[in-house]
This record gives sequence, structure tokens and C-alpha cells, in this order.
Amino acid sequence: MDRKSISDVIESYLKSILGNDEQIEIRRSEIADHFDVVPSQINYVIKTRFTLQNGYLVQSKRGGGGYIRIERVKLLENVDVLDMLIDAIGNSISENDAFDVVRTLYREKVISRREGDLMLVALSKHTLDVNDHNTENQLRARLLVSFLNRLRYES
Amino acid sequence: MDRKSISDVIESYLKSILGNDEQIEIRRSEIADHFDVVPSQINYVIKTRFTLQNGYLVQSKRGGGGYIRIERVKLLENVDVLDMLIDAIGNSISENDAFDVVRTLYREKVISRREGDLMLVALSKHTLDVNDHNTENQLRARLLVSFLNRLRYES
DNA sequence: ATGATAATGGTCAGAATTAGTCAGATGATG
DNA sequence: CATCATCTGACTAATTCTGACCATTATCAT
Repeated sequence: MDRKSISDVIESYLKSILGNDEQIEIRRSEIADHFDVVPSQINYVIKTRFTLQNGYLVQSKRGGGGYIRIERVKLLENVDVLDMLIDAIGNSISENDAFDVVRTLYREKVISRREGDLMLVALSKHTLDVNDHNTENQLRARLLVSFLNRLRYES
Repeated sequence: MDRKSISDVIESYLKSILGNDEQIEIRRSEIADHFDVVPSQINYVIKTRFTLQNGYLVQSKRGGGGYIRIERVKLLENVDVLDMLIDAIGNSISENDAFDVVRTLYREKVISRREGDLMLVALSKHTLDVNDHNTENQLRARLLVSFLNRLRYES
């Protein structure tokens, strides 16, 4: 019945030590040791679960005394973060990444559940269903950026 | 005597473990093993018996820790308006006509003002920005129909 | 100061592990 | 026996996990 992948477990762990703090600093090797995985898996967890789309900023330093810092940010709260997000979206975005953005907006209470659901169907593979993957991702990016700009001007 | 197909049996089994819960997560291979069928048969059972029309929403994830999630959703009663509109839309619709549909939804109090605004943004020429007019109108129709279908139920 | 070494984290390609699709074979029913 | 539902398996797609190799920073010896 152990259905969760180790990446899911590490994600939960990091979020739990983040708690209500704005940010945490971890040592990659410590976390890797703790869960008995190779260090690069920590990068994988961060790359897939602590993205800007998910509402996190990650910075790190190598060498002695190195660390990985994970910071929670609000997507619409300040213009810089929103611009960074729009920049990260660029002119193409996958379904997963787009869904992450919508879920983050919902978590931040920027949109209601129903509004989020409507955005999700608009951004879904199923709805966009274009033969060409590139075209699909580009279209999705335009939709999402339009949504974000709409929300920006509201507040 | 025994006219039940193995698909029927699997359907019953899934519904029994769903019980009163809102959703379940299964491993495709586990279920397939349990009933000694090929994994793709689970997809067949789901596709034919756990449709949205029957009140089920299905999501899945591949790869390590993958799963199939079956969720029961509440179908709404008053969907006559939706049916009529979907029928009228067909597989292609202009910006003007699409905007009319959204206004109708708002007037009929099927959606809020804000939800309507989101839909308008998605359906606008500006956002869709496709070279080919036919393609644009078809895409707009898919978006609008997806919106309408999403309004049929709530999670 | 400078250069060597140790101590960090980063990247990437490929293996492993899941689920999805689809066309064709098989079975059941009127 | 025609038709529709069911079943199968080869091929495809997505996600996770691993390890070899790379890059950066601090510290120590000279």
C-alpha cells in the first residue's frame, strides 16, 4: 500500500520543515542521506515540485558551507514575481506547469475553486488537442498569460 | 448462467472499494494482476464505465508511484441551458457568437461575473491569435464546449 | 597572495517504472 | 451471421531514479 514515490515523501518533508516560515536552507547531502537517495534526486524533487509555478523561489550556493534555499513567494503579490513567472512561461508551457500555476493561484486565494476549474479545462491537453505539441504549448502559454494579466489588472 | 463479463466484475470491484469515499487511487497493474487480465483492460473498464456522464472523474499519473484516481462528482440538475448551447455551438464559433454565449450564461446566472470575464479572455481573438480563421473558430468552439461541460458538475 | 585540495551543489543522459492508445482478435447477442 | 462489446498485446508516453561527470566556493599550505 506504499503508493507514494520517494520524491513525494521528500517533497512533503521539505514542506513540513518549511512550515510557516518564509524560507529554509538545507544541505543537499543531508537530505539525500536522510532518505537514502543519491544527492541529485534532491535536485529532481526541487526541479519538479518547488518551481516558481508552484510558488517557490530556489537559490543555492556551492562549495564549503554550501546550501539550497527554498523560499515561498506569492505570485501576484509583487510585480517582480509576476513578471518572473510570465517570463518563465515565455511563449510555451506544458500542461503540468500550467496546472501548477493555477493550483498556486487557488492556494493563494487569488481565484476561487470554480474559476480555477474553468482555467484548468481551458489549459488542458484535452481541450487544446492540437496535433502539434509545440503549437499546443504555445497556445497554452498565451491563454495562461492572458489569465494572469487579467488578474493583475483586477487587483 | 454467468453472463457477467470480467469487465463487469472489475467495475463492481472498483465501485465496492470506492464505497462511500470521494475517491480512490489504484495501481493499474495491481488490479490487472488481481483479475488476471492485461493492464489495458483496466483502461477499457474505466473508459466504458467510469465516464463523466456516469458521475466519475478519472485522473492518472505515469512513472514511478503512478496511479489511476477515480473520483465521484456531483452532476448538476439544471443543465438544459448547457445542452442547448453546446448543440448550437457545433465545432466552430466566431468571437461575437462566443461572447453572446458567455453573456447568456451570465444572464441565466449559471456563472459569475468574474467567471465570465475569464471565459471572455480565453475566447478572445487576441488570446487565440491563430493565423487561420477556421482553426481559430474551431479552437474557440472546443474551449467554449469544454467550459460548458465543466459547468455540468462540481467536484 | 597564490595555488592546491576539500567540500559542497548542478547537469544530463539513460535505466526503471509506471500508465495510455489503438487496431485487430475474440466473444456474445439478437 | 451481423453487429456490438470485450479482450489482447505491441507500441507509445510520462515520471522517477541513478550515477558519472562538471562547476563553484572555502580553506589551508606555502
